[in-house]
Amino acid sequence: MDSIDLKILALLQKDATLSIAAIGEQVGLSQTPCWKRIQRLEADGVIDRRVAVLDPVKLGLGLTVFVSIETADHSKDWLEQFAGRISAMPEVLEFYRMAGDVDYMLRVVVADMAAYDTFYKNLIATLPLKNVTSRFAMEKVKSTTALPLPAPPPRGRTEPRLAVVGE
Amino acid sequence: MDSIDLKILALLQKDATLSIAAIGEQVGLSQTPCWKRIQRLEADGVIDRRVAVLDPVKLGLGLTVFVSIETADHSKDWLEQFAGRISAMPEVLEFYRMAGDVDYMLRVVVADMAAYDTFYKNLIATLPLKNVTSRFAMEKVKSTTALPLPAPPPRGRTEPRLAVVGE
DNA sequence: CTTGAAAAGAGCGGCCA
DNA sequence: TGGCCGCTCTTTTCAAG
Repeated sequence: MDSIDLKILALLQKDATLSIAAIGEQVGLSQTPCWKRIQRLEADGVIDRRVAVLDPVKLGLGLTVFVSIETADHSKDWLEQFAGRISAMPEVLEFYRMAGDVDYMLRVVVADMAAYDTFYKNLIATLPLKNVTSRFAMEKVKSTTALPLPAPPPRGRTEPRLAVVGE
Repeated sequence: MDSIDLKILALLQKDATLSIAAIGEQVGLSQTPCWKRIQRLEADGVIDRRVAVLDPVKLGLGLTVFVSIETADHSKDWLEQFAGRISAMPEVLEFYRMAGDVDYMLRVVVADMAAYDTFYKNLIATLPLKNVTSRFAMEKVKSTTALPLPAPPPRGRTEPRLAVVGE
């Protein structure tokens, strides 16, 4: 996992339609080694998958809601039930177990308030919850899938770089 | 935007490496019309882009933080400044203006607590903020980019379907 | 890692129904 | 619209330096 791999990843997480030739050119490699690196990154699971990102508004999914949940029961069984059922809901795009006062945090995408109401009723009917707080997004300012990869050195004297993973 | 388009979108938002032939087969179309539909969906911006989704943990980015912000100043100028500077931070993957008590909500991805501390200091140094609350994720239960598209009718008598966008 | 090249496959476009 | 049939480009693999 050197700086060339990071460059490749930075390119692919912005635009996965780039041809191997185009990527190779930008990272200073010919097709063959560039292709081998990408294969390795996929095999290692660093590249998890390639997806099409759709426009929610154009699909009538204009409402994003952040939901904070406090659970009543904290037994292992209960939590597994909970995790399974919430994960199964397609409106839930992200679902994290949290530290601190909030136990779980969801990011939910639905068409409108009416659809959220349906979702919400479904949510609280699934299992008893101590507290559920919904926060509604008015405007999406930024939304990206691109992770903050260490920037390539700004082309100058080679400075010592931080290790990235387990290199 | 009919149910075939929705099927195509459902497939592509799960796996953008599918060949047109494979997609066509699954939606019951041959390559050409299938390809034309995809072209139209891209031209219309329904398909926004295709990206590689990377594994944050494998890249040493193991900490996700939800940040709630209350702003002090609410003038238009100030908010534009704010939006611009926050958006520019690569650690900020999502950034929404909210309704209610919280003004803004961020989802931030960093390597660890030390990196978050650096980010946080940077955040509060950027502009004066009334209140900033950080909530730390302990476990990622679910994370997807796939939007909840209306499911295709479960193969039976053709029932009346709801309109999706402006069809 | 590079060049070169060839086979397989996918994207793309024309033309017909 | 959708379907058939090519043309072109990319991906993928291989050999040799």
